[in-house]
Amino acid sequence: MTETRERTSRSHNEIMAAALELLSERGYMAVTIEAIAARAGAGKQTIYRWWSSKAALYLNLYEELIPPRILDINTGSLKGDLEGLFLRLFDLYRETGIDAALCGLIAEMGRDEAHAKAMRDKFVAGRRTILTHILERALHRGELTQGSDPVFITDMITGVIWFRLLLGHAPLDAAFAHELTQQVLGENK
Amino acid sequence: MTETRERTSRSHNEIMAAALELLSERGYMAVTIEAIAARAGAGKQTIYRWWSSKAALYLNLYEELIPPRILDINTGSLKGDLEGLFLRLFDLYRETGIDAALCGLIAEMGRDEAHAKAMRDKFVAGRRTILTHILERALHRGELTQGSDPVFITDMITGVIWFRLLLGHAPLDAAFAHELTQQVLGENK
Amino acid sequence: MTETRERTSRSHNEIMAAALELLSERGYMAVTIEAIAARAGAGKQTIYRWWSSKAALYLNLYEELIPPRILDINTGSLKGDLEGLFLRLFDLYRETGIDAALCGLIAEMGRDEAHAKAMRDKFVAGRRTILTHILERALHRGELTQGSDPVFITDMITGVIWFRLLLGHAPLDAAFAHELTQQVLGENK
Amino acid sequence: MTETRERTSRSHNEIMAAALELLSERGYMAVTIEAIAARAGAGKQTIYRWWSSKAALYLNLYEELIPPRILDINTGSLKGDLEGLFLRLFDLYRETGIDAALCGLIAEMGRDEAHAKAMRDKFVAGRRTILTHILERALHRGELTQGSDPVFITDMITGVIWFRLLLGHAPLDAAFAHELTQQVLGENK
DNA sequence: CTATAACCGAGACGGTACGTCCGGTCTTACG
DNA sequence: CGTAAGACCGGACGTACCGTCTCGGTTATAG
Repeated sequence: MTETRERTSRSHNEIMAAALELLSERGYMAVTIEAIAARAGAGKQTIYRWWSSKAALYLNLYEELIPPRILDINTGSLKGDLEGLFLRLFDLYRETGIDAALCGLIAEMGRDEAHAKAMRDKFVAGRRTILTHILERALHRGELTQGSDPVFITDMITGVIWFRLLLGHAPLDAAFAHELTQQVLGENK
Repeated sequence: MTETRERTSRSHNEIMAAALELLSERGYMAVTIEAIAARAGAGKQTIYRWWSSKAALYLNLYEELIPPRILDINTGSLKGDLEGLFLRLFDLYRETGIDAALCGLIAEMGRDEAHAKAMRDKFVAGRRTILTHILERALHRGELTQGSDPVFITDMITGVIWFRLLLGHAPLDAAFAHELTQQVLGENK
Repeated sequence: MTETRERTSRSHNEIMAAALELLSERGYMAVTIEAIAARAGAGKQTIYRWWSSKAALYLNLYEELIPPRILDINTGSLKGDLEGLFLRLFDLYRETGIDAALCGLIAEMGRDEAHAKAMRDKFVAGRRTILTHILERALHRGELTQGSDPVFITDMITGVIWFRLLLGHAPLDAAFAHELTQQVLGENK
Repeated sequence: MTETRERTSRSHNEIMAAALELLSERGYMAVTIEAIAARAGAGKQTIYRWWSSKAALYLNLYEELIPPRILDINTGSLKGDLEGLFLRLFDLYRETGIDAALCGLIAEMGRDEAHAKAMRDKFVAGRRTILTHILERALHRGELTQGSDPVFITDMITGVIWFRLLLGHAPLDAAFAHELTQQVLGENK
């Protein structure tokens, strides 16, 4: 639904900016389409014209702020790839504050099947993930023991990152990036 | 706030039953306090009297349906403990349908700090988790390599389970219970 | 419904006192049974035991504060009777503040037929009114022209007094008592 | 607050119609904003947007149904003016049923000072009343004795009409219109 | 001098309505 | 002609009271 619009239009940018501001001020659940429109100086209709729901808007915002490309990494070693990826990812979350949207986007999955599909496509679709790529490369290089399942390991890594992201009981910092990397490597030592 | 009420009261039970029914019918986000009250034949005030929010109600429901005790397990081996725990847990989710509430409860954390604290207490509080217990016992028995961090492994296991629960891209079944157990054991083979 | 209760009971008095206080603080419409009970330190049930509604309670309060007897007057002349009655009545309204209840009691008539009947009995029942009595005595003495209708005149007098009471656009004072008396006398000069 | 709305809007008319219907069905006190909205097929907000309260809505309805102009009368004689005015007024009350709102509007005065002012403006404002006009014309023509106070007589006439309207103990009919006219004339015979 | 009832305060309960907020749609007027 | 502004219907919010209904805890006789 976003293909034909002018990505560079003034109102589009202001809506996205307002959405991001309000996200950090109030949290996903408390953000309102009306509030975004008011903050952006836009009509509600303009928002509904481009996004079917708050969920769609924030998923779009996520894609703009953290596009897959931005996380491409290839240092030549599994350790370097993983630790580099984690650090870059944690930095992006911290810088953009978009992580606050994630739990909301997840919660919406139970309400809106189209959104659920979009989320699954975004976060797990097949083995196209950056992370799975890294692990497959490592498998080919022999850095992972034969028989390791890159998809399963991807799930575990993403799972534990989300777990901290969602519960917020421990920080996503360099120490964690290191510990997590060691854990993955340790399995195949 | 619930200490003085009669837990055995008719309305309490009917409210919980209605909440569970509506959860499976509509999903957390679409459930309404008003609908719970109507279904339970209760006044809204009666709900607000005992629970401060929909989130509090469903966290309470979670505790009633899946109390920590129900998951106590001690088979003598790490493999037996883990696989048994996973199977029991997945069964409980399937039987009760309470898993549908989880993503909603997580989403609410961004809106309500008191709720966020309750969630953290419930799901990560220190090392008192059943899972951490199991891993610590295994560590003492020498089933885990010295230096393993039971808390970190607990996070990883819980993370990947939640990841599947929330995204719903793969089932929580016996095969997964087995694969997950193997992964934990494999690290320390 | 009040026949068997102890009129002198502590709670009865405190309820009446609370009702009167709240009347002057908030006005009839804004007074609630709950507030009266709370102010009186009484249970709601105790109020409902004795009075069927807020309207019944305040009509009862009116009767206690302004019983017909208190207005008995007989000076021997129409002018004396009327002016004396008006002054006494206006004083009672001012002292007790019960006039604030009157418009509410009237408004309730449209909702509750039993109350409407009670009000009609109280304020117009036949020709038993003090005012009608005074006028009939004057008629017998020849102070009113033959053919005057004491009941009609009673309606007019009561009407204009209520009109000021309800609209509050002009005071119920000695000047008005005098002017009103003159008007009645003037008709029959 | 109503200056800028489109008076001709569909919802405005349907709200007024619903309010009038419900008034005659239930009486002022028992009418609910919610019921008006439902009956009119309008959102509650639409009602609150244009009227600050039930009282404001019904006062507005009163003005629409019984605008001062509709009662303009000038027959050349006091007797003709008064009797004509009374008959026309009583007919309007009967036809529209708006009289049922009056006691409610009065009761609300004790709760809402802004409404009280609006009521006073509407019903007593100075000497601009139709009735006062009629009486002043009669005074100029010499149909009322010099020294009569048109404002005071206006109060008395309005008072006795309201008294019957509110208490409902006697009808507002042609006989009453005649009797009342005679009473006013009789004073100055 | 108990015991046994009437009465009371307190307040939970099923409800109805409040006045507000927001969702998503539709209309108007400006630039 | 697209857009901001915002009215509109509808549904849920969380609150206030309604009138009914248990609860214990006094009194206040009656046995």
